[in-house]
Amino acid sequence: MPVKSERIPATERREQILEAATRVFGDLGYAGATTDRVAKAAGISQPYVVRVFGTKEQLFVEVLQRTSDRILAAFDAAIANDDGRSLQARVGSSYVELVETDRGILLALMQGFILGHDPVIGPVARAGFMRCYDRLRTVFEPAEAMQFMAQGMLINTLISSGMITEVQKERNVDELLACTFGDKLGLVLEGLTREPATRA
Amino acid sequence: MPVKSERIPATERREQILEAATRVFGDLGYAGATTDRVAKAAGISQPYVVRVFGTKEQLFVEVLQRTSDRILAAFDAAIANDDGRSLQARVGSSYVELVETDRGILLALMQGFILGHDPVIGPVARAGFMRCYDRLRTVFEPAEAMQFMAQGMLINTLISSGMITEVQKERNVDELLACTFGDKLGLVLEGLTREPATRA
DNA sequence: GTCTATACTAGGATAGAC
DNA sequence: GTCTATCCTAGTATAGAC
Repeated sequence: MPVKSERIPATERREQILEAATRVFGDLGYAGATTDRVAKAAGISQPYVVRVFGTKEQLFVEVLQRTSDRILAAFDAAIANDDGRSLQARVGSSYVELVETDRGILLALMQGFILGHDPVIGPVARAGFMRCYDRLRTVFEPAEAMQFMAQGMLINTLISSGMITEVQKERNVDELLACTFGDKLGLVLEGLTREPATRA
Repeated sequence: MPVKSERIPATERREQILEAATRVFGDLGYAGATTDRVAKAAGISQPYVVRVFGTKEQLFVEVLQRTSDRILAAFDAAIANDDGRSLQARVGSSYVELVETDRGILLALMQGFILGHDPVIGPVARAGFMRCYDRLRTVFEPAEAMQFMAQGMLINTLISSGMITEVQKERNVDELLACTFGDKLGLVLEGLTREPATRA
């Protein structure tokens, strides 16, 4: 693999790096992630990552923005696509499916929230969060939208803490999972058990 | 302040350090926090922190354990102390009051969850989470307990992301806060607006 | 557009004095 | 029980070649 990477256009390369970075930041957190790990995940050299985004901080900011764009897009699609099911069910599923497809997306956003005190990252994270809430509010009542966000935060926590993947089948874990994910549990379990993700 | 610290018994010093560390880890995250910052917050030298706990990792593990002990204690008190209110109301309030008193407690635990992949920290964080859930399950039905945890995670996110303190009074922020905290909002706002916490 | 080499800094941990 | 001095590694960022 230390073969010289293919020469590809800047825009495409940016996207590649952002994708890799989303996973790495999601797993390791902002401070815990290194530009070198991102580089490895993207299959390029560490200095090149820095070259493209200027700083690690800027890279994270762009990851965060891309992240909320993705979530909004999923919500929009779910709202627009009126199959038989209730709006609640559609939007709920869209979130769980997003988790299943690309958990880095959600974990990275989560990492952003928890860094709220940071003068640069904080505002970006809050903006992302509120964009999601605002979108939900176009179709739900305040209480519903709040419940929805709460459930989402629980889901993120269950996933990031490894409550799902690290099968330490103790006490009530299964019950809590079943209760949280409902009929989508099978999907989530299947999706999350495979990818080994960025290893510490 | 760089005066030689008073000579105090080990047990007491440990507790002092744990308290300081809880705040620092809560604000900066595991990787972002430094033993030097913890030392400063505790008013002692950096090497001494390491001396007492062996490693930064071990310090964090102990912070995590102390953290869930505290939450459980608050729950237990709320459950036992039957004033007129419903169990829901009592336990709910106990959580919000805990946030108000010492938000580091909750933020540190949150930081632990998000590090779930770590072979050492992960298991400790999950155990803490499940201890809380199990306790709630002694008095609530699965669905109620789950809702409760979800709400708790949302609260943690709102606080850690600075949605409350960083008054960027945009759009629906106030609405979401009102909806999440209900009649406890005043309490939370008052409590969280003062302490400047660990500054980046 | 991408790499290798490297400068520089921060931070965890150790040694050893008091 | 607590400090100062210091070692050493890891990690961001820069310089400059290809």
